[in-house]
Amino acid sequence: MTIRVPNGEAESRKTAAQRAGSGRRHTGRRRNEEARDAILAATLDMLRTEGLQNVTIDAIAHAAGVGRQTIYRWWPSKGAMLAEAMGRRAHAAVPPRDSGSFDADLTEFITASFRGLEDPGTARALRDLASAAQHDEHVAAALGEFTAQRRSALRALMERGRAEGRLPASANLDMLVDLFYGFLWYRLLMGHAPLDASAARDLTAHLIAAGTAVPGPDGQFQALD
Amino acid sequence: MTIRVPNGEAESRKTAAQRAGSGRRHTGRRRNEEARDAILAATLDMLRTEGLQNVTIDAIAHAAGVGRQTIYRWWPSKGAMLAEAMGRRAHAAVPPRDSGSFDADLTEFITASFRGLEDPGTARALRDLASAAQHDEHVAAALGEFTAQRRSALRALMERGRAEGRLPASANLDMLVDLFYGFLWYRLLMGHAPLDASAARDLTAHLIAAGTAVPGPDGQFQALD
DNA sequence: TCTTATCGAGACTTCCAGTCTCGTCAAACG
DNA sequence: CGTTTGACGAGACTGGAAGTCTCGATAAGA
Repeated sequence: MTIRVPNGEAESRKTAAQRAGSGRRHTGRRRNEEARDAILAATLDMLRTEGLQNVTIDAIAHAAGVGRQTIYRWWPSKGAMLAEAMGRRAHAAVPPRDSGSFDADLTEFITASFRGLEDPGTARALRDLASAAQHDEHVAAALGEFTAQRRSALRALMERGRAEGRLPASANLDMLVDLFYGFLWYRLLMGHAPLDASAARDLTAHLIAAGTAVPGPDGQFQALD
Repeated sequence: MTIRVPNGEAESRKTAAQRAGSGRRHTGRRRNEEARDAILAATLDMLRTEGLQNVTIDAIAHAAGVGRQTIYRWWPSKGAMLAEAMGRRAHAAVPPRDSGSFDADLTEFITASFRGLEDPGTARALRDLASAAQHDEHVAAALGEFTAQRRSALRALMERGRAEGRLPASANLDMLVDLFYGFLWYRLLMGHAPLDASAARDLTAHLIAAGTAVPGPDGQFQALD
């Protein structure tokens, strides 16, 4: 947020570097990609074991064996760095398997989603990131992409189920997807009820039943007769 | 977190006050309840207009015309004060009306819940509090009580619906309640889809349909045949 | 009147994000 | 090979916010 006017020395150095655009492209020591990886790895590790409260820039730099300034050479803020760490983790998520059986794949998707949250470190990391997303635009963007991916994966699975006739043709898949992830995040964030295998089974049954809601003649869903 | 050993002077004053338990009960100037109210009111007001990021203890004290120390005379921390402010606000929520018609009351409950979130200030305050609850035990407790109240109100409404035969006797009301509030909070926190009148109508229809999920012979819900 | 506790005000401490500087080191260029 | 350039780790520094401490003033009981 702070506007800073660079001093004369830095200014002249910068313009010299910019002017070199057509000449030599890059001189001097190169940025160390390994340091970047170490920073992200340390961040992910601490996020699971310490909780965001204790994951300070100083602690990350120390754990990664890196100077604080190096972190700010790669990312403009702590939030941006957290966002990239989360994005890297999200890539590790396996897409739902297409076994040919919608029933088996849906059950697998839901139970796997719940099982992943049984690890307290994972659960805490997700809660912390959702919390941070409420006041950091970078984290919000990353979390938005992360959750959109998940919704899209579940939606694709449900589209198959609809094609197979396991869900009615009129089923509102976006609604079902939000019902699923809403339930999951609500229990994760509020912690008033478990996200265990029993809840996964019950939720699956309720989602299938919810899929039978039918839209009225105006295309809108009719709540009540 | 810091453990502090009180100095001799403060210690002797404190023991003198404690010793007075049987003797004179209270001397000296009384704590000003109006200051307390002003603090809570200023907090609630700023929470809706500024966002938690800008709601600093200093800003609250200034807005309430109060010294910072006065805030810490009433609450041990900012989180505890936020929790009480939220609790006061929660009390203002009207319980669902019993019009005799389950259909009308459920529709009213759901549309009113969504309508309340159309005010950006309210939505931001709730998002901020959910965020703060993830790393502050006082806020977490208050939010837990707040959400439990809401779940309990909706559950009572649904119990009436079950008694009236509008929901099957086997309906798992806790699941339906979590599906509703999960959907609401998920869209509130992620912001990927609106919480408008159309969503309210669709959600109502899907909840009623989800209520038809039936448990298997073992009492557990069977996801799939 | 005298004692006691709260009041607003503000200096102060601690913690953390982010910036700046410094001496060092690696890569490119001449 | 030597010079230039820019990234490196380290650490001092700034700024903002939570929370503490102190002070003179004030209100209420004794």
